[in-house]
Amino acid sequence: MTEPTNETLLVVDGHSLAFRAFYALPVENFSTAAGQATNAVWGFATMLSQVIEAEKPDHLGVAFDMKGGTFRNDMLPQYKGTREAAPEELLTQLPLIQRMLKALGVTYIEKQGYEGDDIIATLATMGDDAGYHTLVLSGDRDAFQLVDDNVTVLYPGHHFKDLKHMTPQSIVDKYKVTPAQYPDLAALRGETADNIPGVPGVGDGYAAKWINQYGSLDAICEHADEVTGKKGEALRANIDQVKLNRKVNALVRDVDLGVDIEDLTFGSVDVAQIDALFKELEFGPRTKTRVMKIFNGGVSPAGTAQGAAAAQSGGPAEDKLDSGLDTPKITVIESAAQFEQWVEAHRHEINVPDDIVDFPVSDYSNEAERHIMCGDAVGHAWTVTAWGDARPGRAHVQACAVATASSAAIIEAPMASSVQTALDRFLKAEHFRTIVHGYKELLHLLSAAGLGMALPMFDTKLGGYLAQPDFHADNLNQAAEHFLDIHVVDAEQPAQGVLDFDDEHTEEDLNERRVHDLAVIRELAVTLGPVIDERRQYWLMRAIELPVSRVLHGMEQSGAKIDRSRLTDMRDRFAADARQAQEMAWQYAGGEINLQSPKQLQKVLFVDMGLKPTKRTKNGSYTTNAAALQNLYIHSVDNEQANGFLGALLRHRETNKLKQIVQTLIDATNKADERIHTTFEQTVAATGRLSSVDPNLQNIPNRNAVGREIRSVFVPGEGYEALMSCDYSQVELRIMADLSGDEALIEAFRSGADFHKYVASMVYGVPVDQITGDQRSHVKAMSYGLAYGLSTYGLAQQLNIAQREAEALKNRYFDTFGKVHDYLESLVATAREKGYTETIFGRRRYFPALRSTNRMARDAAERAALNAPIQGSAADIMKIAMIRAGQALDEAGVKSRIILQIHDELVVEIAPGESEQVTELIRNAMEHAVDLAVPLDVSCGIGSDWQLAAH
DNA sequence: GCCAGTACGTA
DNA sequence: CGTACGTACTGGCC
Repeated sequence: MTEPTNETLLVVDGHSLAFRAFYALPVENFSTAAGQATNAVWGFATMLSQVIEAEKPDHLGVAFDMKGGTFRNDMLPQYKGTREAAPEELLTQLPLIQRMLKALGVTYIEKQGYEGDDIIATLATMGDDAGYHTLVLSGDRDAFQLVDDNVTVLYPGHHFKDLKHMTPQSIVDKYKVTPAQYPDLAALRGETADNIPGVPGVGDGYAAKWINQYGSLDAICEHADEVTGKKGEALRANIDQVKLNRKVNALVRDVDLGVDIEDLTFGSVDVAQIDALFKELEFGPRTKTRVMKIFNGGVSPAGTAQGAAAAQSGGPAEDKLDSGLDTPKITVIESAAQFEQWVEAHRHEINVPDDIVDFPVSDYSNEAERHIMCGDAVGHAWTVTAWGDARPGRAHVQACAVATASSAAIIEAPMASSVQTALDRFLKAEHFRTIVHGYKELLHLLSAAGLGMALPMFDTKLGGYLAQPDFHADNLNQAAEHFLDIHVVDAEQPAQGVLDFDDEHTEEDLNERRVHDLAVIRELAVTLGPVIDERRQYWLMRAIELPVSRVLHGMEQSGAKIDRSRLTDMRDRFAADARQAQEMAWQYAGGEINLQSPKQLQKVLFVDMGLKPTKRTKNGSYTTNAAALQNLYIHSVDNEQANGFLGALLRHRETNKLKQIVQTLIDATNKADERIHTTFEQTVAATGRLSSVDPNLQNIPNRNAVGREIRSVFVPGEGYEALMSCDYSQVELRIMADLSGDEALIEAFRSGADFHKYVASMVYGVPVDQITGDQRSHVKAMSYGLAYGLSTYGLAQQLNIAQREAEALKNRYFDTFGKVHDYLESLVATAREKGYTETIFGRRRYFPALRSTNRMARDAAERAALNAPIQGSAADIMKIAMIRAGQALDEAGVKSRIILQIHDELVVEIAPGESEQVTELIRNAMEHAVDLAVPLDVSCGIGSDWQLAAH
């Protein structure tokens, strides 16, 4: 074994990849005019490109099987019978793939009498011996026997892109045997894909059990008589087959290939050959561009991405995780005493001033409190984090960690109860001296270990969001790349959870990645802390975002109870309606077109039926959206076929959408508790709003009766008697009244009259009791449009009036509420000047596009800049209300709990006998969240489901 | 298998 | 040609 080279060799199972590509892509969409299938070729190029981009290998070789049997067929005639039966359409593409590889400058290898697997085994062994880190891309599990500390098998999952990195540890975790024992296991189990029978009734589990009991397949065979039961009989009956299997699945590692690993370079494409081939295959320019980027010097043996990063940081070259950060030293905690000793030994590194630790949040209207700073303290705090699956309702934790800059205590789950107690005590005492990344996710993970944690001092996820609300990082690595400009060359982290390592790494790898995470969090805090301070935003984090995280954690953990039978009934009903509408539409259309395909609809409507299209989509085609269909429907009364079709289509659109919404809710309902646990995203919406995903419970239908019915499946759970819904009326308009100081608008709110009627009466100069329905709705639309930067065109469109009329309305409106007009103008002007907008509580959003020379982009930025402080202030207010409400419920010691937030509405699950008390608590929390020049109006309703709780 | 486009639900 | 979101589906890719 020579010195490690720090270089990566990628060995590809050509047949496996070609098969995968062929079956992943529909062949009928990938053929040349002459009828040559190209799906496998195109897919091969695409998938190989993906892997190269992700793994950035320095060397590359592709192995293929050769026609004509191998020594295996002589032993086992039916061997790989299934593979030989590959469709003609795939077989004809193999030479094309090889031609492509040659043109791309990639070496491929085949050898008479051997399989691709043997070539792979040989290359991996050569790579291993030469000190390379070798990656084997193969969908064939026989390759698992090659895995060792320097050989990793990339095994495609359901989606090709999420390749499992099979390491010795992950093989053991999955199969309970070592890579070297894997062929024994496979021999016992058999391999359906290769047409190899195993012992009937014996799968991975039994095979592993025997191997671990006897040590090896040979030993099992020797002791076959001792194996009891039906499985033992089966084993004895098939023992020759198993022995044969084992001979066949052993890969040959010393085939004479006549190549050196050093020669397996790539990076120079034969452009003329590629042009010729791609022309022949009718591949487009996009394919060529992408392939050229990857295969033409995109990755060269010298100066790879990680090499450059390591050189820059001066760190150890062989460390792929290295990003120039000093990682803390690892201490794996085994006992409570050890943890406590560790804490005491490192306490001197912690220095957080008392004014931060003891900072009270007494009153959200007290501006004097908002000057709190986190200063240098962020660099002298404990880092607390955890790894695992943080999805609400199904969270589980793999490990927790507490760290200083120099040292990390890692506590693996499950933890002993004494360790748990020690950690709990630590968190209770030190939470205000900690920094975290994603407090809400951390709470889910800690909860899974029976732990809790009061507010930390600083959250780098929230900090990044406050600093740049338009940037969204899916995980810690992305945040690090963005804010720290460090590049971590490693498998990407999943979005869900703080970090969810799957079973693909050794324990050492795992802990190295963990301390790297800890270093990243610390570095993020040190970078973001001063930014937050400079903008005076620490109060926002400390008094709003962090407490909201805690409330949201509770809401997600609780979830919303679902009446499943009502839901499935509804699904069946909508499905039947949609089906009926579809049948009818098909009859009018004269064919079974896909009603969910805009493209097919365009053809039927605008070509076959010759209807006059209205609007275009941004792509230039004619829109088939509901508004357009409605229009066509009205104007097609004299065309019975079109009218009938459009009517049916509109009905199908509506019912099918509802069916889909209901089905999504069914799928999202937790089996265990019959509840839906959504995730509220706190760092996604650029204005400061929350969003809801997986599923989105903030867009459950509410506008018409049929859709609103869906709300009735949200019911109180066991131990609760009702749901309450409380919402703010016209918050955004009230904020505009306050911030603009417009006396007329303020008076409109203070009067307590029907707001829109009152405003209409002022705008039109007629008494309130003479306002017509039209006047009221026009003024209402105008009022709401204000905060969106509505154009007169848009207003006219929405109200179905002439643009002149809309213009007149707007002028009258602004004549009446002059200061509102001035205020809205000032918002844009200030944003242009400062580069950002600000909410009441100092939440910022930057608008570089205000200086764009592109008019469209600039106009859009102006509208967004107009809206951001208004929508954002409303979001701030609701967040404060939620914190106050959560606190009030806690302090009252009631069982009722907040379960949903829909921007201006809270849904509360009410415990028996608490309805009056809780209504008042929530109403008070919402009404007095802030003190504005106008009152905040909250209306509440209670009912036995969400729909009935409406008011 | 992956991505962009279209459509549509909410505040 | 009104802001802010999340999700489902189709069809191009060739």
